[in-house]
Amino acid sequence: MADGSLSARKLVDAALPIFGLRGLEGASTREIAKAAGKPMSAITYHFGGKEGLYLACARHISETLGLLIGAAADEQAATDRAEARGMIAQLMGLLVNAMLRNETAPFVRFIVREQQEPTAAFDIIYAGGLGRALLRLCALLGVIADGRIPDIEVRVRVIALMGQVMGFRIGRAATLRLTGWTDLGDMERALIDRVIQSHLGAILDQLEQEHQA
Amino acid sequence: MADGSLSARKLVDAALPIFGLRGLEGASTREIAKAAGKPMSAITYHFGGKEGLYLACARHISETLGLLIGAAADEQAATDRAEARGMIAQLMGLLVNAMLRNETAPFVRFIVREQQEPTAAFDIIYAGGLGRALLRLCALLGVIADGRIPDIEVRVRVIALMGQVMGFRIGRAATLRLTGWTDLGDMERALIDRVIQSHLGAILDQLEQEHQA
DNA sequence: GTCTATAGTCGGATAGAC
DNA sequence: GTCTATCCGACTATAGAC
Repeated sequence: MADGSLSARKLVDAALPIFGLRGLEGASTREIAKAAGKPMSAITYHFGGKEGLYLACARHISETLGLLIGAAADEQAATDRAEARGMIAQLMGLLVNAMLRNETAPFVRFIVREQQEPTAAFDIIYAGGLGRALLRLCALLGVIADGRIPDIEVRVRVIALMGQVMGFRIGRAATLRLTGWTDLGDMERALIDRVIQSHLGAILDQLEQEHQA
Repeated sequence: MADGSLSARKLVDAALPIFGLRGLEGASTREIAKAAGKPMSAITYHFGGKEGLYLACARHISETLGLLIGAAADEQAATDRAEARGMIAQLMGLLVNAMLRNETAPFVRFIVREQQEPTAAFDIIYAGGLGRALLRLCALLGVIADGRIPDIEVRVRVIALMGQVMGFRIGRAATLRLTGWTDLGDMERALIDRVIQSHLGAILDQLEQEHQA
């Protein structure tokens, strides 16, 4: 955020979920200010305007995501396929638990919305944790594929793997309707994690078998 | 839509992508009317107001989706696993080609946005093609699992499979950045389809092997 | 049926008190 | 630094001409 004051902090916390739901244009500074318990003019003072607050939210997401997955993403490169497998499984489990909790729903919504019409905010988020996590997955999957499939296909496979996770958050309403659940709680997330890990295992098995053939 | 007139049709066509990007509240009737080449009051006349137009868009999506995947979703139940596999592969291929074309991007955006804060529009869309396609996939996967895994897990697996496809549309900006592509054209979609089918094959193989064990 | 004109509300930004 | 008061533009809806 523009400065470290408590007011600025409160405004970002209040603005993020509202921007996530309504977007930059759809969100109103009045609503945000009211949710933060601050006067509207505080937005102008701290961030120069609505757009400045929006970018501050993107920086906040970027930093939080960086902390969350940064540690796992910055580990040493895998030296063999077994090690790579373990690291991918760990990273995917981390993503399931990070992305599917209710607390991070505003983050995901903000990011998803940004992707439809990317602005400078997307660069900020991608440069933070998001891009690093994707590249890390690509590197690990590359070790398992071991040159057997082209690099571009490795990247496409990584996006498909990520999509499996994000589908539960993005398609939340359809998920609840199809499963009969009322929320994505610990129990539900545990089942999702098992399924994702199972799918991951199947996909990696196939990749390795092709490798040996 | 409220009536079949050309004006009403033009308004729905113009409104759908705008609603998809900005949402019901964020979209302005002025912008929609201008895009349709109609005066703003035409919205009131044909649909009673902005909300009526929004619901008309949902009905249009529901009908179009119903036509697109209805035929494949309404086929006879599979009698054995091999037949079920073929049907799942066909349905997934259909979804990739239907959901990842640029022409259907506004539909997907509208649906994704609806899921964040579902309104009556989501019921309309789900009752159309979306819910039927999901249930069809569940039924087919159920034939392959053959009671080996609980029904709820079958449903979770179906959502994960769908997520793989939708990830490319929802995470479009990240997809383009990671792959270096500039658009999701025929070539790109073909690679995505290959990857999705490969993943699908790996997952189904595993399910069948577990079945035999 | 289709349009123009207008009423009433709410938006973001800002000036200035404290 | 934080707030109140206010400006002006954009919004939805509607009345009424044709």
